[in-house]
Amino acid sequence: MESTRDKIIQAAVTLFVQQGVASTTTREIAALAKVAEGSIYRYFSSKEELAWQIFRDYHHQLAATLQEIAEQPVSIREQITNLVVSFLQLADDDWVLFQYYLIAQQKYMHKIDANLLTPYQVIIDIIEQGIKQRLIRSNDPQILAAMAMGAVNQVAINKQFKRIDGPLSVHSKTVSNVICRMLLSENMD
Amino acid sequence: MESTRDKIIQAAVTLFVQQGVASTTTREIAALAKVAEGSIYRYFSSKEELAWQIFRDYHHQLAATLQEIAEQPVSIREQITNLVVSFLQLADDDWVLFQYYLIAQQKYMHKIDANLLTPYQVIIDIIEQGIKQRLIRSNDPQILAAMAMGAVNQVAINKQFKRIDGPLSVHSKTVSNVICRMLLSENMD
Amino acid sequence: MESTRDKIIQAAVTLFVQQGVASTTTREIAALAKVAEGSIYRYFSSKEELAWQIFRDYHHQLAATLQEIAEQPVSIREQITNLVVSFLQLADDDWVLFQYYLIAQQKYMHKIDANLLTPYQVIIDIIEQGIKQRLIRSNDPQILAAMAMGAVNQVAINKQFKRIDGPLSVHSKTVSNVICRMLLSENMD
Amino acid sequence: MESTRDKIIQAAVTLFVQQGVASTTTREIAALAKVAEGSIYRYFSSKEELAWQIFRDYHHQLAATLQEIAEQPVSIREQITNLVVSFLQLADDDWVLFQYYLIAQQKYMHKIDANLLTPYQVIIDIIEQGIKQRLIRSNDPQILAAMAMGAVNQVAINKQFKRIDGPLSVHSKTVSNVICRMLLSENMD
DNA sequence: GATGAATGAGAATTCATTCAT
DNA sequence: AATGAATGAATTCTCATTCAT
Repeated sequence: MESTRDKIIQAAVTLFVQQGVASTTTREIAALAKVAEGSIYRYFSSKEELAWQIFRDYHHQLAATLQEIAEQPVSIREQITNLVVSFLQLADDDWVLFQYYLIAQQKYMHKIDANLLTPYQVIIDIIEQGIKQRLIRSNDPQILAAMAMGAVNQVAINKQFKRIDGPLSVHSKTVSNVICRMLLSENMD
Repeated sequence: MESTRDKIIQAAVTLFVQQGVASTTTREIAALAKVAEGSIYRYFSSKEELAWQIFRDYHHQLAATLQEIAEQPVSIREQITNLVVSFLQLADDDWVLFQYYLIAQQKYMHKIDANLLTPYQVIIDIIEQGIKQRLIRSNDPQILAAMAMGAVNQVAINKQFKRIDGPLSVHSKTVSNVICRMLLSENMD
Repeated sequence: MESTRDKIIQAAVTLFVQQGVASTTTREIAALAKVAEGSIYRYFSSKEELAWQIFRDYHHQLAATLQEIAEQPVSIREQITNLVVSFLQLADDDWVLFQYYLIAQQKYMHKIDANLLTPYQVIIDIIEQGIKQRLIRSNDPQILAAMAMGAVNQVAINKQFKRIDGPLSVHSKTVSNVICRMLLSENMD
Repeated sequence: MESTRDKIIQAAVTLFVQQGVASTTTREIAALAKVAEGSIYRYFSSKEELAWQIFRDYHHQLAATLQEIAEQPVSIREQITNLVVSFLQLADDDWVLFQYYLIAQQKYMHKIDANLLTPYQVIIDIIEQGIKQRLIRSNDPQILAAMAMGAVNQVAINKQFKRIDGPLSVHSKTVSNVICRMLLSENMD
């Protein structure tokens, strides 16, 4: 049996993805979660706090998972491949939550402590390493990281737009190959 | 002297980008535009309609511009380069409006008549042409298009996130090179 | 060619009857009258004043007509008959304006100078005369007048309700007979 | 202790009678009812719906009461007398609500299901019965019903106009006598 | 005289939040 | 812990009125 808190989070994230945070009412959340409106306030001090906590918690989980993968002592190509595979797998694992993460980034990313790990920072690190080791062409790492991250993100976004369907992980191979081609100097595909 | 309608649009877009449509009040729009709140309703039947019309009009303008560029009878590499250059230039030309376009897509793209031209369709067409002519590796065109589009978009998004500053067009060369490397079979860079 | 003022009155009264004064907008009046919204204010200081003037003018016209009829030196039965006939004829003559009069009475009647003539006063006078001359049974003249007036008014109201159709004056004979029976001691029908 | 819903209805009716529905604000209703403005919307979806429900509920109550009286197996004269007495009594019982009913009829009567019972239908039925039994002179029943109903209504309206004061039921005898004289062939008074 | 864009006060309605039960 | 009625500030939108042209 799901806890009241979990029912609220589940309902909230579903509605936030469909309508945005601002347009989702606490009444709707309570109705979908099948709890009383007042119960939301036993677990979260405000709707805004609820939206933020869901983002923050998922962000930390995501960042930790990706960091762990990035730390494996493997070739840069394998690092990139592993990251792409994991990222798409995480999207598939909780598609609603992942969508919320994509949408909520713009609003909440700046509240994430800059000293903490972010998926973006993981990528930057790899790229800077790669450039130092001359495995990645010498380009602005910010631009390369943006493009790599954007290329993967947009695959997920296009699933939102229903231009792609089914699980994202079936495209892992294609996506990681393209990312490698984008970044790595030598093409071995 | 700017028309009342234009002042409203200008103010609205600015605030929509900063706060989102739902969290922007008509009072704020009117204040920034220096018009009466009621004047908004002489030109737009609702705040929602205002948000939609701004999106729709810019979308059509964008799609038309990109289509025109895509129709030039040049090599695929030049086509891609021209599109990237123009896209980043359009972002620089009206950065606020462009940001709004990025944000509002998720909400409004599905209201755009699917038979009409979209930037995304322009890219799909080029990629499908490229695959047929064996200039682009045979991969799912939907995935390639998503990745190419996402890679460029994210450069703009990272400017929003202040991870990049200055005009985007200074990065045209880098970005178009990376996109070509993503898509084209033979690398001539 | 109708004057602007008349076009406004005509449009206003039509809408007032359909929707009530409060729910009719100056924009609607202007649109129906095919004049500019601002033009209303050249002739009337406010919407409220417009509504009041239409009522007041028609009231005076009505009162004067009925008073004239009541002054004819004829039998009381003829007086009553003549009043009923004229009243229903006036309703037919300008049905829209007459409906407005029925509706607006509750709101504006108290603003009519009590010293001036009202249709109601005309009836009271006749009834009091009739009682003095023992032609009308000795009952509270206020009650009798109310009932007589209400009986005639309601015929008009039931036309509004579409329970009766066609011109009201075709029912003059029936109505005046019933009124006479209500009021007069001796029945000669 | 009165329920919130009842306080709202009570306040609303009072103000609707004084000012009309359109000119009464939700703020005024809330203030008079001593509840928050928002509470109105827990019980009624809009001000309009509130106005309509009050009318509809009282209408059904009125119709049911009068129907019950009309069904008593007594002489037509007694039927009429009983109806008049009850009607005036109902007006006295809740004078504010009754006034609202008189005023709101024009707006809402057409929304009442025509198949359901109305006070007017009760009267029509009696008159048609009376004509068949030759107790009522053969005249258009619609006209007779209108006149009878109007004669009684107007007594109430004249109380509104302050031309009559005190409870209406003190005039029951006079009014029912006059109504009988209007309708019945043989006069036995 | 006529126009209609602009105004801004005020209306209806919504909704996050509180709190007595 | 859970409920849901009540709150009232804030929001969107309306509309009578003004005024420059």
